Parts: sequence; C-alpha cells; structure tokens
Amino acid sequence: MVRKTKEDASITRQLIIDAAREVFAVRGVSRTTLEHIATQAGVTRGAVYWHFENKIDLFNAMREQVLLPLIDRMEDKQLDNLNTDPLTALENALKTTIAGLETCAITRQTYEIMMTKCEYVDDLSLSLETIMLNCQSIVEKYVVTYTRAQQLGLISSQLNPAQLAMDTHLFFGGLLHLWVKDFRGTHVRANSNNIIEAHIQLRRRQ
Amino acid sequence: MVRKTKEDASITRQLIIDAAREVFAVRGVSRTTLEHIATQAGVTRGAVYWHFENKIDLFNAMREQVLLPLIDRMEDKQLDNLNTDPLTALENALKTTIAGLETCAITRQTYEIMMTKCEYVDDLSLSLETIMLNCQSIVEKYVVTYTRAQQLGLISSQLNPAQLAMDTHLFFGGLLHLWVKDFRGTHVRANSNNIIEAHIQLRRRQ
DNA sequence: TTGCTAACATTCATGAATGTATGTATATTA
DNA sequence: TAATATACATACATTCATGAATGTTAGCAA
Repeated sequence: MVRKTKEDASITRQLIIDAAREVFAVRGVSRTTLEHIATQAGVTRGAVYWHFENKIDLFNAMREQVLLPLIDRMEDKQLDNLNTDPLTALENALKTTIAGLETCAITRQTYEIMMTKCEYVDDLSLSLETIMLNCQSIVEKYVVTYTRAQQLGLISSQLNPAQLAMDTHLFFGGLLHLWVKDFRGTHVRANSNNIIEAHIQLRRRQ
Repeated sequence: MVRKTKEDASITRQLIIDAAREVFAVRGVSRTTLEHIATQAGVTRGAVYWHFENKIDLFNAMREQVLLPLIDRMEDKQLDNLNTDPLTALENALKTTIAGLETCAITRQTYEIMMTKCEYVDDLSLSLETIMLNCQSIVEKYVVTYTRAQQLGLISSQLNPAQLAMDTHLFFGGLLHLWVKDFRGTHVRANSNNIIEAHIQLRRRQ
C-alpha cells in the first residue's frame, strides 16, 4: 500500500524506526537486516531505503529520538530547581531517570541496544564519541549542584565538588549499565532507589 | 605449513586467539570473519575450524583467557591482606586493576571488545550472564571489606557495608566503562587514581 | 487532463560468509 | 613398518545480505 500524503509518509517513517528498535533489541544491530526491519514494520526494503540511507542512518535516527530529549530533560528541569535542596534535587533527578527506564519500553530498549547490542566501530564509533561529549555537560551540572550544596552547608567543606561530581557520574553510569544488564531484576532493578539514596546520603554532613 | 606435534598445535591455537583479539578490537566481533582472523594469524580457515567450533567458541576462549585469571586475582590476593587497613587494601586493589589495563594491551583490548565491540544476543548473551555472576562474588568481597573497616572504626557506624559495597561496585563498573571509552585519555584515563582515592576517602571517618 | 513526482514495491546482480567435505603431509602407535 | 590419527590446507555448495535498477500507483500542480 502506497502512502500518499506527507503525513502518511512520516507515519511510515516512524513505523520503520519503531520496528528497527524492536528487532535491534532482539537480534542485535549487526545481525539485523533491513529485510527484518521492513517485515516487522509491514513494508518492504524499498520503503526503508526511501526514508533512510542505510542501517547506520536508521540507527542514528532511532538513537537521537530517545537520547536528545532525555539529555535536555536531565539538564534543564530538575537540577535547577532552587526551591528544594540541591542534594535532594539531584537524588530525584537520578531516580526519575531510572523510573523513565521502568515505565517507558522505548527508552529501555534503546538503552539496551546502545549498551549491549551494538558494536562501536567504523561509522558507529562516532556515535560513541557523541555520547561521551554529552556526558561532559552532565558532569558540569553535577559540579554546580555540589558547589551549591557546599555553599548551603549541606556537605562538608572538606569535600571537592568536582571529585564528588565525577564519583556520582561514574556511579550512575555503572548503575545504568547494571540496571540494563540485570534483566532478571533480582539485584539492581529491585532496589535502585535505595542505592541512589545511599549514594546521596553518603555525601550529606552527618 | 602444517604444525606437527601437540605443542606446535597449541602454539597455533594461541596464535589464532591472539589474532582474533586484534581483529575483533578493530572490526568488532560481528563484522569479523574467520577469514580475517585466519589471515591475521597466518593460517587458513581450516586451522581455525580445527581448533574451534565457530566464532562464538573462539570468542569465549579469548574472553576466558583474560577474565578468569583476573577475577581470581581480584578475589584472592589483595583484599585479604590483613596487614594493611581494609580501605587502603581496597583502594590498591582498584588501582591495580586499572594499572593492569594501562600496562597490558591484551587485557585492554579484551575489555574494549567486551564493552563496546560485541553484541550480547543469542549464544553470546550467556557470556553476559556469566560476567554478571562473577560480579556478585566481587560485591560480596567488598561487603566483607567494609564490614571489617567498620569493626576497626575506620568508617562511621552509621554506614551500611552492603550499601557501600554496591556503591563501590557501581562506581568501579562505571569507571571501567568510561576508562575504556575515553580512548582520547583526556578525562578519565588521565586521573583515575585520583578518582579512586576520592571515592575511598569519602568513606573514611573524618 | 496531463504531466510530474513522491512514495513506495519488485526484481536482479553481485559479493560475501559459512560450514562442510575432501586432500595431504606428518607424527604416533601397534 | 603398516595403519591410523593429528593438524592443518583447499575446494565447494549454499545461503544470505546488500544496493541499485526498475516498475507501479496515487496525489498534486498547472
């Protein structure tokens, strides 16, 4: 069936992206063919080639659709909330991100694909660098948060905000990875909130 | 050239494993063919098929050769050193692991492949579960360490050893990932020792 | 209404990659 | 020393996967 209008075409495009995510999550990126994706989307490979240059192009479209808005959210909304104390704001921001993984299958699948179901070589290695760059701005946000917490006397003056920020960044990166890989849900997924609380609590002045 | 004796054959076998690691690190596991590996090793595909069932079998052989001894080392030697204080012992254990990545190209490449250059689907997803299981025993080691540190009064009695252990585990998982991905060496690789020291220092009673 | 183009479907040629089957030379053993 | 097993190399058949080329249909503008 040929979609006729521009709107119909954009629906087809989104269908293909959704199909790609589903198949990538099951078969991994390399072992997924455009035929698989087309079948899942209910179109033919011709349609896929019409909307995307190749598999990498499609992969990047899928990735950006989830990651770009996620980074914006992480950066803007929560940490700048001047009403609550910065440590609690940070704690909530981390919890919200994890909660997003729990509630939204699209986000969950995308993370799963990026962490355990694709190989960062050739063209895709550029994606990895892009992700690393995004991390940097997040760490800077953490630094600001901890600096403010220190000014408010919430954490010891002995502590170094930059070091705390890096520690939190590595902690949360590890948590995300383990959360995704712990698909049985036995250890990390079951009590990620407690883990986050403990991490923040460790920073608070006793 | 046909290797004749059993010793010669085991040399060939190791040559193939080394070649696989090299090619996997450059091309990723999926895009690597047994022809690539054979050429790199200076043999033919026939030799590869003689020593290994298929690519997955070869991959697992490569992985185990690095990971099994690494886990043993991590578990046994350092943390049980009853002479030094447990926190310093833990700090040194973490530093030593990172140092191992810096000095040993084989370890570095293997980590790189496992973290960013293979897709954990089908047969390989079993490998991921194996790795997760190994993690568990490491966390238990951390718990023992922190419990001992608490008994010695090195950390506050308010803290929970199990939570500290999980926090350290996630921190170090994140550090390993970022270390591997930060191949430019600008942020994580340059000062991983400082980062580890800060992490442990945060736990010490002020 | 005609012509053009967007939005696909279909077909085809080509090039891998895999696994297996077979060949062969050397060691090992009876 | 004949037979057999080891350690590979070579050759082959089959199975995808890709990208491009071509075909088709419906909207839309003039």
